[in-house]
Amino acid sequence: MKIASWNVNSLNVRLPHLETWLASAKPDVVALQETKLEDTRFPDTAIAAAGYRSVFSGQKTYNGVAILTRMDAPGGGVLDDVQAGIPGFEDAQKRVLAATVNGVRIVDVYVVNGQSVGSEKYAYKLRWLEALHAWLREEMRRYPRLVLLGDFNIAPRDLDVHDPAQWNDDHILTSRPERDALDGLLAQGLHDAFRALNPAERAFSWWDYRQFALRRDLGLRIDLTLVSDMLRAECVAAGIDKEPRTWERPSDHAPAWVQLAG
DNA sequence: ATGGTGGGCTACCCA
Repeated sequence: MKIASWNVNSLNVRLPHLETWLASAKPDVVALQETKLEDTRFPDTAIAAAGYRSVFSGQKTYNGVAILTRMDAPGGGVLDDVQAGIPGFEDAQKRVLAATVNGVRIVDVYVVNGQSVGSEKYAYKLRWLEALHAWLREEMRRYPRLVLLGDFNIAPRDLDVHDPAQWNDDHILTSRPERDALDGLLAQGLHDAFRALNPAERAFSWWDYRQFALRRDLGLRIDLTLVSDMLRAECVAAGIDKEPRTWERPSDHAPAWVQLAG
């Protein structure tokens, strides 16, 4: 079972890239972020033509998440117990979507960016991460086979940033409170699949559109796939497909994936 | 220290 995550930065613009990538990578499950589409405008017909079912929770202009499953995957890619948002956490921003696929609980998240340390958006990010943490504790009890994946807007360690001096304790995406929140999730029994399988590999999933960041490889690894204890033993490979980031008019993120045995 | 690019859409935006 191959499970992937991709922040597409507008599915309207990136649909051709998504179709091309689905045809070559053939993931069983894909979690999308920043679809930036109201549900009435979601391209489920085009995605079905590509062989994928879809569930989605979106809004105009900002945010938006979706889960796609391959129809000819084991179990037919049927999506059960679909849940949008964090239960009990009032939030107009569409950042969370969960569904069960072939016995695996998939939790797709578009974590708050936070703008800058100390800003109102930063405070919202930390509050949001607390709510996610509390909900995940329940969700993991209900679904021991669980994958939490998406754009975390947090780079876990120095190995995950191009310049640790710049991306330090006081910088957004790497600040101590953000990394503490991520470590709190990991402490519940989740594992960063990419890092577990590639302990020393410096690889990024996001490069800024500005300053020729891709060409200079000035990136961060902020798109993560966290797997529960039970699934950790089934992870056989994990990687980041840099190629779509090199295509014309790309998303600023590349797809990240993990392969589970069986 | 600033501003660079891109998406969405015309904004005191968000990343």
